[in-house]
Formats: sequence, C-alpha cells, structure tokens
Amino acid sequence: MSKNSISNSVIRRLPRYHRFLGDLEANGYVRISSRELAEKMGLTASQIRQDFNCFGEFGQQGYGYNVKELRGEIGKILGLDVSTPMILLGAGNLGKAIAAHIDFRNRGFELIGIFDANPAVVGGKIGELTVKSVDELEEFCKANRPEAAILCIPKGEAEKEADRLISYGVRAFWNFTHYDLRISHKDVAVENVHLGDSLTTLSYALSGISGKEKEDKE
Amino acid sequence: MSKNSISNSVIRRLPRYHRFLGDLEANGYVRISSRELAEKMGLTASQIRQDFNCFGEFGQQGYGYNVKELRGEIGKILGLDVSTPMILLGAGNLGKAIAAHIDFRNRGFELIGIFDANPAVVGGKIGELTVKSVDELEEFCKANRPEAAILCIPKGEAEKEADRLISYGVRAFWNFTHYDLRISHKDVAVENVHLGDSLTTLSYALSGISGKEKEDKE
DNA sequence: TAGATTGTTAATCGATTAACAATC
DNA sequence: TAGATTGTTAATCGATTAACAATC
Repeated sequence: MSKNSISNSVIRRLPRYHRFLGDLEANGYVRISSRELAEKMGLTASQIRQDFNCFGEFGQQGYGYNVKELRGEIGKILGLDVSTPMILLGAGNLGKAIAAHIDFRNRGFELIGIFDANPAVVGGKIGELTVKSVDELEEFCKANRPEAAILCIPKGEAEKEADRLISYGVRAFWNFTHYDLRISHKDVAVENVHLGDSLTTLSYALSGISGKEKEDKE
Repeated sequence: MSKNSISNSVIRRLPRYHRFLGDLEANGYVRISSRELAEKMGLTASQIRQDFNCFGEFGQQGYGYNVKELRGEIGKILGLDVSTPMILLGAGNLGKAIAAHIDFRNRGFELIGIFDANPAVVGGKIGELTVKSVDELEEFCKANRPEAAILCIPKGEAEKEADRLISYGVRAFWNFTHYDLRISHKDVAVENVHLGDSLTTLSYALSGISGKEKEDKE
C-alpha cells in the first residue's frame, strides 16, 4: 500500500544509505545529522531528510539521527531482516563469480542452489554448493521453494528458463541477461544488471574528457 | 562543449538504443519509426525523438530512421569507433569473470593487461592474457599507456591503486569497489558498478510483492 | 498530392532544493 | 532558555510527454 508510492529514485538510494551508515557505525559514530551525512555522501541535507521522511520519522529535532537505529530502519525497509531463498542459473564465469563474491546474507537472500545445462560443470563445487543439472530444477524448486533466481545464462535460454521458474513459484529475478523479463511478466520483481551497457557508458564519458574530441577534429 | 549539455538520463539510455538497433539490424530491419521502436523498448516515441535530437537530425520526416545508420551514429556518440586500451586490477573471482565475459571490443575498449597482488594468481592465464604482478604496473603503464582501468580489488586497496593509476595517466575507471573515486578525483571518468546495492534493491522490490507485507503483520 | 513521421516547441509531471516552523 | 536540527511545505529545476508545424 504505502510502498507503491515511493519513487524509484528514492529506492535506488536506500542501499547506499544503508552501506554508509554501516561504515559510520563501524567507525564508532553514534549520531549523525543530515548535513554531515550529506557531506559524506555527496548529497544535499534536504534530499536526505526528504528521503527518510518517505518512511517515517527516524530522527530527532536538535539531535539528528541515531546511526544504528537509522541503519536498522532502512534495513527493515529493504527487507534485509528476512532471508529469501535464491537459486542461480548458469555457472559460467560470471555465475561462479557472483556466487562466490556476493554477500547474500547481508542483502536479504540465501543462495540455496546452483544449476547449469553444461554437463562439464555439473557436479563442480562453488563455495558450499554443488552445481546441479537444470534437469533437476523442477524437482528442486518443488522441494525447496526458492522465491528468487539469478540469471547468468545465455540470452537465448533466458525466456524459456524464466517462464519455467515463474511457474515453479519464483517471483524475483536478478537478471544479468539482455532478455527483457518485464515485458512478458508483470507482477514479478526484476533487477537488471547490464554490465555491457555500464562499460559502454564509460566509453561515452571518456570520449568527453580533455583532448579526445579535439584530436578527432584536428 | 556540446557534450556537456547532454543529461545523464539520456546518456544512460544510449547503450540500450545501440543494443536494440543492433538486434533490429540482425533481424533484417532497414527502417524503423520512433513509434515502433518505442513499443519494442517500452518507451514513448516522444522521448526517443527528444533523445536523438540532442545529437542531431538522424531521421527523415515521413520515413523514420534508417536502422544501420542510426546505430552507427549512436555508436560514434558513445565512442565505440575508437578502441581505448584498458587494464584490469584484481584477478579474483569477479575480475576473472569480467575479463572473460565482457566483449570489450564492442564497447570501445581493448583489455591489454591484468594485474593482481596475490602471487598465487600471478602467472595464470585469462583468455589471451597472463596475470602480472602489481609490481609491474608502473613499468607496464609507462610502456603501454592504458587510459582506462577496471577495479576489482578490495576496498582497502582501491584508493592507493587508483591514485597510482591516475599518476600513470589513467583517466577512466570501471569501478566494482565501494571506494568512492569521484570524491577525491575530479576530472576522471568513473562508472560505478555496485552489485551488492543492486541485489539489495531486488530485496526491496520482492518485499513489496503480494503477501509479503501482510505476513509480517498478521 | 496525401499520408506519415520527424524535429521542436509548449505543457505536464516529478524530483530536488530551499525555507522555515516545530521541537528536542 | 538558546541552539541545533528535524519534518514538511513551498519554490525551483529538470525530465518526460503531448502537440503540431515542417517536410519527406
């Protein structure tokens, strides 16, 4: 209900607030004002107060915000107080790195299964988990009820596998493919990571830096 | 000059345009109207025309846009017609996956070196490249002049290494760490990829889907 | 020419910033 | 109490959408 009204811009800032507050807490900060936090994060104090006020009154006039308390509240808003079972599809380079590199626990998830179509990687170990064949996917989902999935598979397989997962009850996707999930499926949560697009953006930014343009024209 | 005036929102859409136009071209499309492209991409035709008009007049009234030509123009805007030498710092799980997974050529870059501080991984092969020790970084940069770097190293090392690279002439960073480069260095291009934040956003989105909230309250 | 679709201006919408009264 | 800082309303800014004349 209230959640629907929060703008995307605000939501995208929440994980960063949570992260900075964690650092502050680790560095012994007990309280912080919106002004000081703004300075550290490169935002305005106004924006910070506006953002927090979307969810409630977390501060105290004349004092500021209690770091630990505020971090806790934002964590709850982000759903980090629950642990959602998640599976990974695709144990190639990227899939393996994600499985090994990401701190799922502190992001509200638990990685409970890894699947791949390639017999050469099935049976291999990644952290605590053994890579299973995609043939076991249905059975596994029926038994373990994962609610979220990471897609690190080729674009061509994404549609088929996503459809399948949705039919097994998966409702959230961390999507590293270029298949556009949101077009086909409506009430499913999707977070796209387009690494290639990200690097391309850097190319643009670089071409705008001192000298580059001139070189082309002279 | 003109470049500075383009809004960030527009720039972030350019790689996606480029990608979609590539798909269209591969599927035999010769021309496309803003209306049709909008439909395919989930945007409005108005927005597409506004976006393109930031850079010039790429279409023709009554006809639309020539797919191949438009893609080429956008590619040039993104700087994909040049190949910027790039190095990777950090050959851990994530670094390895990035090096192996990303199509640098089609993003305006060429990966020419990989470095790591861990003697256990130095000497290993990733694709065509052999992982070098960070001790060789200065010499390598003086000889090969990379202009861009990928940071896949621990946060604690990021500041030191970034400073070093900048002093060696690197002017663009694809930053996978949580070290905030933009704070310390001004005229350097930075593209941050915060995978953890991305997953955290998915946690939020999931917690807003049917049933979740109610469960907490009943 | 008539139809289609752009390029571009104007209107709307949303997000950020500024200001200030409330209050700790 | 006086000083500080929030919560919140109002003002500004920017981005998206709508409209339409230009033109192929």
